[in-house]
Amino acid sequence: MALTDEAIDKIKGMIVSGELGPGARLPKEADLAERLGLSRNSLREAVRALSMIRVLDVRQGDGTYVTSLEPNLLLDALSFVVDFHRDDTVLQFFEVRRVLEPAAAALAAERMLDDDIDKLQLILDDLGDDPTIEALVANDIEFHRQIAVGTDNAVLASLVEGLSGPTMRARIWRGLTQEGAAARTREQHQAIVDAIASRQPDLARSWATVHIAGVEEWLRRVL
Amino acid sequence: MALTDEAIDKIKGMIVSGELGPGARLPKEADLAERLGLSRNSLREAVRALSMIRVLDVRQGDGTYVTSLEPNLLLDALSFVVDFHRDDTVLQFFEVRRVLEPAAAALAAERMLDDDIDKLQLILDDLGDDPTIEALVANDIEFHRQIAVGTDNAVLASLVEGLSGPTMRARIWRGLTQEGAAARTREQHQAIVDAIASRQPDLARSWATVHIAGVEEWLRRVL
DNA sequence: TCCTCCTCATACCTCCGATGTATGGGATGG
DNA sequence: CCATCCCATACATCGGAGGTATGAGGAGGA
Repeated sequence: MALTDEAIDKIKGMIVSGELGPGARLPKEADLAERLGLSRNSLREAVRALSMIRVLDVRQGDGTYVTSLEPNLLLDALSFVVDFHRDDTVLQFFEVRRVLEPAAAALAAERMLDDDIDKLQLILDDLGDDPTIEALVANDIEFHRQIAVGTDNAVLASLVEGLSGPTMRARIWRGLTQEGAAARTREQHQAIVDAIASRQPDLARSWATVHIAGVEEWLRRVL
Repeated sequence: MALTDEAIDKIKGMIVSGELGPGARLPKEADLAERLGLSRNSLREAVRALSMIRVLDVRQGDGTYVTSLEPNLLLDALSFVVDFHRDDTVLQFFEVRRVLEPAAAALAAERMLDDDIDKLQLILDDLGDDPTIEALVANDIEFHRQIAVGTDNAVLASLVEGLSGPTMRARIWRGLTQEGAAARTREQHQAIVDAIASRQPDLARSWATVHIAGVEEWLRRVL
């Protein structure tokens, strides 16, 4: 195993063992490199890799710190990974969304705070009668994110959010708009909100399933 | 943004745009560094970060290549991330598993090949009457992996596999064994196989739910 | 002719030392 | 007491040097 990989494991070990808790500051590059028995360059590669997945936070002129290690931080590296996938695997991602999003909607119907439900409604209302594609995409992301957050499960929220890259969303909404299906999709969003607001998990789950399956079906036809 | 981060984006762009397809070989360090306008050291940090998440595969003495970019490769970096989490967020991961695993079991009941179902049964049979903790853990991992693979959805399989780190599994089985609950857990495994073998998705889903929820409940009590 | 082994060019691995640059805090002056 | 300036600190980036593993091609033998 390469020296750098060993260094990654050692730093990981220091964190997992509790020696370095969330927010803790690492020794400066030179000291840590000496302690781990390698050069600064090699250490930097290890630190860079860990900062890529949001485990470390390096601040020039200040130091290197362990992040809060909250699930949302660690999992949103996922969206970076998703970007690499092309048409052939997109349907697989969608199949997973069809599992997760209904579950999230159902949980939201049980747990979401009333204030947050109001916010959810406001998100839909914010969209005018003839929004641009960009507005639709941004609104769509915000809508699904708000539901995911409402499940009170950061892991689930991050997965739902990370599993569909912005690029793919843009393509989908463009296609839906061209087909004149955007209005129906927005109606489904409203139905999901209504189900959550009336605290009907089963109904929320079903509407979410219908919603995702509809988009998935369109996507399957297009590809 | 740091130079290295720019380099990461540029390499990512070369891959996403199709300039570098799966299996393609990158120019050698020196050439690529010059082309991207940075030093070899900085480029190496970028390459290291991308190889961490299995996008690039560096082979000393040979060269650096783009991986197959298959979902399982890219997502099994997930288990690395999961390892960082401690007790307080483990339950969140489990809640997601309770969503994904039943769905996987149901899909497996529909799609899994007969031969693979036989293999699944063999996995359970391989375990003797008084297995060690290590054997139980290895068997457990293999069992759930086999089901996930049977869904014919690599993304789902990777998520299911990555979402529960080996460390956590070991703790769980140790605890279950101490409570004498290991036998019941193994019976649940058998029930899931039976449901899949008899092609009953609903039954498979229910047994999987019962299985995960049972472990989750035990975990909730312990923590 | 075919196979095996050896040699070598190649490409990544690791390190060093130096300079550039952003940050945070303490000293300074109002 | 506060705003500003200065500087020690720590990361960012660079270029070069020597080390090591790999793969391919040539030499030699069966």
